[in-house]
Amino acid sequence: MYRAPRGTTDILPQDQRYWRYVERRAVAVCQRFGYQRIDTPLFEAAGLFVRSVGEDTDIVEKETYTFQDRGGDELTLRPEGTAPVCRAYLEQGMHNLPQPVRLYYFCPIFRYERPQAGRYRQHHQFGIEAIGDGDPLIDVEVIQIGWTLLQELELQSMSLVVNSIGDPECRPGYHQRLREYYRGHLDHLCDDCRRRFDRNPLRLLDCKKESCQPYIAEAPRSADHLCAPCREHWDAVTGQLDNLEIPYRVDHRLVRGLDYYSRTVFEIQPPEEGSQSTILGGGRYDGLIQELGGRPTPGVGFGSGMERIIVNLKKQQVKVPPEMPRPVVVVALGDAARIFGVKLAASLRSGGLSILVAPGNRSLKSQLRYASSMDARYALIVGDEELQRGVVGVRDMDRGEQRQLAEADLPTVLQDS
RNA sequence: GUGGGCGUAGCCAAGUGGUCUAAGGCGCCAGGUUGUGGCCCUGGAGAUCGAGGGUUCGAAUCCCUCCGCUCACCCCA
Repeated sequence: MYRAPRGTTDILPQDQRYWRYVERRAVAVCQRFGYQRIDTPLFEAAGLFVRSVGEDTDIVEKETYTFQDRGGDELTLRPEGTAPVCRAYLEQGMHNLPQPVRLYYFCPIFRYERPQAGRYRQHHQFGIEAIGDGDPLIDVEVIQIGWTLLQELELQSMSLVVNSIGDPECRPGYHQRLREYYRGHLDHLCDDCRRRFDRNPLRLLDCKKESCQPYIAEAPRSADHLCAPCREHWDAVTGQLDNLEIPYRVDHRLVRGLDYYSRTVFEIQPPEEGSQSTILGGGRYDGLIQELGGRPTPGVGFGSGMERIIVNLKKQQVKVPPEMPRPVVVVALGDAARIFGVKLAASLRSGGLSILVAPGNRSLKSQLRYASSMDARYALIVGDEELQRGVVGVRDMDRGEQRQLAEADLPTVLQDS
């Protein structure tokens, strides 16, 4: 027996309502902010992600699905959403559009990881990117969209965490400071942290080990060591968040795993502590477009995990409308009635109704059971008797009432239920 | 890559060496008289007990290996 590959899953009919719900609300929010949809290919040249996400990141180092196609090209299944959009921005000459270019997307994302709760090898992200404007107002706009979306999905008790990790001007100095601080404590750190010390000192702040927490608390904070322009940018971002009354917490431990981030980084987390808690995360990436060969072009965006949003919708028991209207089921007794019933179904469908024809060769009882199990609003009963009299039995499945109607009256009666 | 937990029908699940040619529940199908659902009752279909090997007179039950699922670490949405 074949199974879905590890870390992938089928999205079954009973779950579709959640997906459509999130999509609908997300699109609505995007449109109000003037963001337009973009779709990029499922795979890209492998080099795109190496350059953008960073050679030394876990994502690129050990999580990509990279393969050679029959022509010998190295391709990678998209492991994140931002780089492809930036590639499209460059390739399609979007710098000629009014800036910033505001885009959103829904797409599957592929990372070869060990699956666990809220983590998959194929997951789906909703994300937005605003490219071409470095104004802190745009950072705030992006954060506001993320925040608004979760509010409008009716998720409760979300917390927004923000930080600034500086830019190429001030980050090296901060790294330096961080290393100097940690150098004296190396003996007391966990093994992971000793590795981080060399490879990626920012990550030291992200350690979850109890024994490392005291050192993190005392560590120098990036937001306190920004260069003047970054400082000004950061102050404007927090000032605007205050102005918009978006509640946030500054957390100097917030660093993100992709190399391209600069200045503003942020995450939104649900109330319960959990390892896979972040459901939306992003930040500014002012160096990325240039890294990909374009003119220096600022950008900011976020990605959010559909699966993680949906887990929280379920956990919080958010009322999500059903995907399908309740159907009408045609119950036909005998061959002649069946022929009539199939035509009746077709004509009612062209009027926009959802019609099922009950499985044939079953008793009336059985067909009505079927109608019940389909959660039918009405059953339309056709037998020899009805055929002769030119009527259809209309059974209201909720009230258990039944009457005989002419075919011509059906659309109006069935419609206003 | 590392560590913990778990694998009995589509789902939940009893059973921990011998009446298991495997209980029960949900779901599915049929029937409960002649054309009427949801509740109830009866019957039916559906399981190489994750796979392979071993121990034993005898294994779903014990041992080994593998596979899979799951949770956590790492990292991330």
